[in-house]
Amino acid sequence: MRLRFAPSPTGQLHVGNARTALFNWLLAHGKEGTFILRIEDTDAERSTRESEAGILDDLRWLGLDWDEGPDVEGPHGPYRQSERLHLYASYANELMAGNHAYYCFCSPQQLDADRRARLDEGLPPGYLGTCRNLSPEEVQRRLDAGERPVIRFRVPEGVDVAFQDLVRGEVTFSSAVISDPVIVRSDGRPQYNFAVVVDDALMEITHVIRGEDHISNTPRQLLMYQALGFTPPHFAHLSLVMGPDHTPLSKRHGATSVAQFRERGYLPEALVNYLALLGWSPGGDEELLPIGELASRFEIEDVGHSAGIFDPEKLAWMNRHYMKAASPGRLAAESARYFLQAGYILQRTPEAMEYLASLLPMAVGSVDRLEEIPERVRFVFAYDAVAALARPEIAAVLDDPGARAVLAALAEEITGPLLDRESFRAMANRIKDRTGQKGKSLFHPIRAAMTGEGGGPELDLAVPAIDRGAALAAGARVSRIMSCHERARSFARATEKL
RNA sequence: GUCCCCAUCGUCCAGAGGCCUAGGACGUGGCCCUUUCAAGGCUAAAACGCGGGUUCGAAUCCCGCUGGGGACGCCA
Repeated sequence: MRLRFAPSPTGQLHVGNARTALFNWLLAHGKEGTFILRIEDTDAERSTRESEAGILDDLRWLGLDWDEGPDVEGPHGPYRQSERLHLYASYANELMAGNHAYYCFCSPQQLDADRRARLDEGLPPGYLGTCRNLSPEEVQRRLDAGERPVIRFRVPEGVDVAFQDLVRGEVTFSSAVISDPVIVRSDGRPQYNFAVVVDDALMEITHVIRGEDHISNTPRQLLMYQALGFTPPHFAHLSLVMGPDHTPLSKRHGATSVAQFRERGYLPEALVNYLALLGWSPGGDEELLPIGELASRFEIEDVGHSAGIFDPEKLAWMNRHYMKAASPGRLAAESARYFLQAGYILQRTPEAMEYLASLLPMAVGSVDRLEEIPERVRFVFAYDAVAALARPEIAAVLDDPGARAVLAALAEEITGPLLDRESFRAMANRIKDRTGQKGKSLFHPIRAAMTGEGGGPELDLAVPAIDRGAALAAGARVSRIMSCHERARSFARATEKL
């Protein structure tokens, strides 16, 4: 079994395409097949090496590695269409020689006018067949006159083209509705429908899994397989990924490219797991499965027929799950960039990374994305008693009759660093005994003084984290962290001024 | 307009003629836990688009309608 993913490098990898790549990968890996990456860069105007590099990078990040492709090569290379031009030329000649193709001299303007006219008449806007039966003499004359024709494939008349789609069953088209496609452009570059056929045949692809938008290309490709004497592969057409308004997922729905999800702090296994479940079910009740498990359960025939709506909420849920499952060290490495951006750490020193790793477990259960982690532990790095008290919800803490007593006791009780939860709890208990405050009345003022916020992670985790940070030496390259001792005094002072 | 594809809770799936009083997950509501916000646990509401057949029996098969999507490029 040989499968391929064939993106055109004209932009970032879209999640819909990533899903197509994933389904190909899952089938290849579940069946001990070969997964091939081919770059479809015949559109010279829009294709760039930057996009290609980006797409390869995104696929690797997702964990969708390939056995043959432009960077690894293999027995059926090259794997970039722009490097296979001689092959297309040779097969185009073969088609011309067999009268399966012909020169078409119609100008783009003419074609466009024809199309409009047909549409206005309520007719299908396909190619009219103007140049289908030009005499050899006229062809030669126009060639000699310097005209640059395209080559069109001659679609046989009056036949039905049918194929067994692996996900949809039998699909039939009448050749009457298929107009002669361009296979070679006037500048000699091959056109998509032709290049895929040549490549899939030469690369011995056995299963073509692609988007539903290609379903109507399939009959003309099948006809070309026939004319070229190739055995066609099996086809499977995946329904498209839509936005909440049932239109194809696009920028106005928010993030759509793998790079953007990566940027925003989604973990690759979350995106992979989510995408796999969009249009397919591994069976049973579990949905959170590693990619290898997804592969071993994957059957292309089980893929759903209808379009799926991309649900960011469910993705977020999966991402939370995988963030909680990730090791603190990995989390620190993955989210360091956001801490750098926020200015909370100045450099990725081993001490800074270790400190981040110690900080993350308390934050990770309550955010959707890595990007949101710094905000969740902001209180550690950016503490300002005066600014905090300027906020109504913090000032309101003082309304509680016992609050000032708690704050006074707090300032006296913190005499040194509180480096573990036991010392914090012991201190909280001493304040409780001294002031008679408990529960909310006890902890709210403490939280306000220690973090400057009205909510956040549990205090017996947060407080030691603050003092561990405050103890970090300057060489650790973490922005200066005010200790709990300093905070208590600073907050008490700011309170007196109110 | 023509051709093709599709149709189960708001969303993603399960369901391959009786196991369906239609199951799970996300989301939503409620309750519990709790020093807060989350998280977590429990729980509730929530769907077979419509109309005809076939059959003893249809979410499941057939036809039509409606609705949605795709294609109709010297883009891929």
